[in-house]
Amino acid sequence: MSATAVPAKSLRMAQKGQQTKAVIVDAALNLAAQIGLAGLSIGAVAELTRMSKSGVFAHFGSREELQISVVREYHARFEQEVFYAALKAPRGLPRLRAMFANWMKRTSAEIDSGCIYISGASELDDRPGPVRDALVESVSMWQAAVYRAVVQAKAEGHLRADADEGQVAFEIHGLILALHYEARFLRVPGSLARAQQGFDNILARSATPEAPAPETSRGEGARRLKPVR
Amino acid sequence: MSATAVPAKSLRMAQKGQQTKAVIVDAALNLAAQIGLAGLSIGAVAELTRMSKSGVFAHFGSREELQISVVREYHARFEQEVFYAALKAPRGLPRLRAMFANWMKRTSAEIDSGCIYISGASELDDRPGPVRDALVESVSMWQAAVYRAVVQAKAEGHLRADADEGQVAFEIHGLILALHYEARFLRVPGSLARAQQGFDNILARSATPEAPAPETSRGEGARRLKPVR
DNA sequence: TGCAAAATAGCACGACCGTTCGTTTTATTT
DNA sequence: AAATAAAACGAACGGTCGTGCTATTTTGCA
Repeated sequence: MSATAVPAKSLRMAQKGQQTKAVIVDAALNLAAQIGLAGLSIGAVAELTRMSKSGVFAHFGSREELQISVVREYHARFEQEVFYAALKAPRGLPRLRAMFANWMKRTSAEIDSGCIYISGASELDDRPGPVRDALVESVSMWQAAVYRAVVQAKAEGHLRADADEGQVAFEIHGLILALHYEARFLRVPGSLARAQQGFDNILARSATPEAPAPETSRGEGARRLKPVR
Repeated sequence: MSATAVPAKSLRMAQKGQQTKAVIVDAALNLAAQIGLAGLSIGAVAELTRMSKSGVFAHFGSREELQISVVREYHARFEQEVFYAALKAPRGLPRLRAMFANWMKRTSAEIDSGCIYISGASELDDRPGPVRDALVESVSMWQAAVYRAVVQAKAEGHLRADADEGQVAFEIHGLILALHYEARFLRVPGSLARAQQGFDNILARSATPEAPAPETSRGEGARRLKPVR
């Protein structure tokens, strides 16, 4: 190889490549959301993007790297749609509510694509490697964010002083998982309402009387907090 | 070996074929629990049982049929270990507690094999077919059993009259899913206690004062019901 | 416009997949 | 012991997989 010669002038290099790479990752993400991370094949992605297998392959160097790219892309979108979007709500309980609502919306059945955090977990729980590591890292970051939101809600006085932040986060996670399972796999209607009610049930035991009421879109003031046992 | 001594001559059916078929299904189940139902390959099962691929294949006629056999076998074991074992507890809250405890134990990380009901769900949620149908049927039967147990607990006066059985069942399912996710994938310690606490939290809001206290193995009488918020 | 480098295609490889088929070994019955 | 049925094997086929290699095209810049 002659002098690698890159340095030179152009910082500018390689737009076209990055661009089609993004297209590939997008297609791969859609596919992985449907058939799972483990089942992601370069050939299928190539067909989807109307490229040759080797053309797709060249961008990543390995199937594993493609999978990792998909995980990262999913992470970025999830962060945007669920986390950052919730930061607009005031810290404390309102923000926690917003995070849960966004999370539900993303997880819900109406979105055609499945959740890679969930499907990937059961595919990779016994398969160590870089893909699993990337997924664990992303999921852990999100879980930490939820945990922090609960801590903040407590610090703001919206949750009782004896509230167990880890327990609340755990149960919230369970609600999302049940929603995903029942809505997406079993196709049970009403799962979204079940998850929302579960969230309200957690608050019914952990929120303080001073906690701000949920926002009502059709604003006839604060909706009554009536727990369904 | 000699004189396999099966009772008398007849009772016709079921020679050694059925027996090795059971061995195959057992191996296939172990494998599927680790790598997933979708990834189950006849070749791998053959290697595990030290048989030829075609020998394994002949017992099922198709890969799909092997997968279905695995689902059925898992169903049978689950029913035995979780459901029937809980029937020994008196109906009502004690039985519901037993079901949850058995379910947790089976789901828990200490068992090397993963849960096919959970991993299969995310693998098959977008893939219609007989395997999915078999899995949906098994899971639905179990969910119905949980639901009935909740209904009975209410009928026995152990749960409040305004308890929503479907909601309770939904939240219980969520706890198990969260346990599986965090213990098996994230390897977070203490998940089992989180799930148990979640169950107690549900009871703290839905159980009646007359409800029987949980059995304590180290019997210093009824353990205090102190909810962790 | 020309030209190097980046991007993509084409092809071949070995491995594994589910499945078929003919043969051979093992069980069971007469 | 011979006859017969059941079970297991081994090789092969067509297919897809990931991955190297080598051309060819496309792109960005002088």
